[in-house]
Amino acid sequence: MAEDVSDAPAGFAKEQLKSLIERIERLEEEKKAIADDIKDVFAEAKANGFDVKALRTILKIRKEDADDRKEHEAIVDLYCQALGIFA
Amino acid sequence: MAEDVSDAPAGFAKEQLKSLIERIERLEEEKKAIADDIKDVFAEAKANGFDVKALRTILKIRKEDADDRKEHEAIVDLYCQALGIFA
Amino acid sequence: MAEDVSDAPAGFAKEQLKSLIERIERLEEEKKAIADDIKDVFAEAKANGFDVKALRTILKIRKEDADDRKEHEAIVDLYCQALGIFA
Amino acid sequence: MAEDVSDAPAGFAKEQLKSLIERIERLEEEKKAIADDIKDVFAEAKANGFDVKALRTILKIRKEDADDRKEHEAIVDLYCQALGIFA
DNA sequence: ACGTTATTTAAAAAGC
DNA sequence: GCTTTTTAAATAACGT
Repeated sequence: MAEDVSDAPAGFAKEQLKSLIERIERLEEEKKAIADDIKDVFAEAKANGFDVKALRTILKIRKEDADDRKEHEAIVDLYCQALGIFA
Repeated sequence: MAEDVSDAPAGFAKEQLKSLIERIERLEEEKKAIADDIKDVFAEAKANGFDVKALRTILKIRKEDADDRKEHEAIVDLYCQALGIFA
Repeated sequence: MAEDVSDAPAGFAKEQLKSLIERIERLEEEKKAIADDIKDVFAEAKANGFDVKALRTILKIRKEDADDRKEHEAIVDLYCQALGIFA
Repeated sequence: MAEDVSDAPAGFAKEQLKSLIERIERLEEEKKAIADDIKDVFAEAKANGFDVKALRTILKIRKEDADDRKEHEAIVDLYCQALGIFA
């Protein structure tokens, strides 16, 4: 669609492009603001004597645990498939 | 503070840790949601025939321009401060 | 060193550059050859009726388990640090 | 084959699975070792004053040239085949 | 401030 | 072909 402007109102694709770019830029600003908030929380934690590296590790582990839970549910099934066993 | 639990109510640091972890996890969820939104916009752009790689290039150029503008403004401010001029 | 050729035999840096490039290209060829071997094994597995996706999952889990083992050894310590407890 | 264990010695598919997994894990170790070697060469280049990013650009260009060459040769071969010419 | 390491993002590749 | 995964590159954080 975007490359075929011959049968479109003049500037249509251009407007659409502008809109897409601005939406993405807006979202990226929001994302950056949240990233900054996260940094602030880490800074606060550090100011209160917490070991930031340890906090990061805890967060990482909790994330992995959450991610793995779904995955591990599928493993037994997959092993069975892999072995040609009908569980 | 966190390492000195001797004069704090039992579990104080623990509660604070819990709070920090949860705040960060919440913010990271929000960040991820926005990242997903951005992906959606790129997908929409692609579906409308736009070249995603070209879009990224445009965004990058605009970002650099914006960064340059901020840098320029920062330098001007600095000079104004140095000169005692209130711009 | 590379940018200062004034006190070096003519073409020294050039030779060194050539050597570096060729070493990397050689290694990348070897890497590609091994990647191809891996693909062959998957193809063989598939030909023998194994579910390739399941195999990949098993490999992934085994890798994660191996990686996590060291990490999990450090977690208790880190939790303790994060909580200001001396384990 | 793997899914039909009815006429195979017990544990046959399992042994085959084990073998496949181990072969792949071995190959992936080798691949990783080579990737590490490549990193070492880049580190050495950097230590000798070379611009790593520029090196990567050179490698990319040479790779594209090589790919183009192969593609060209493939087309020539194809034409030769089509024309019954033995090149 | 530097250099190293970790994270995040973009490009490339592989499979369906 | 297109979509998901893998790999590479850029960026950013952290300690020194």
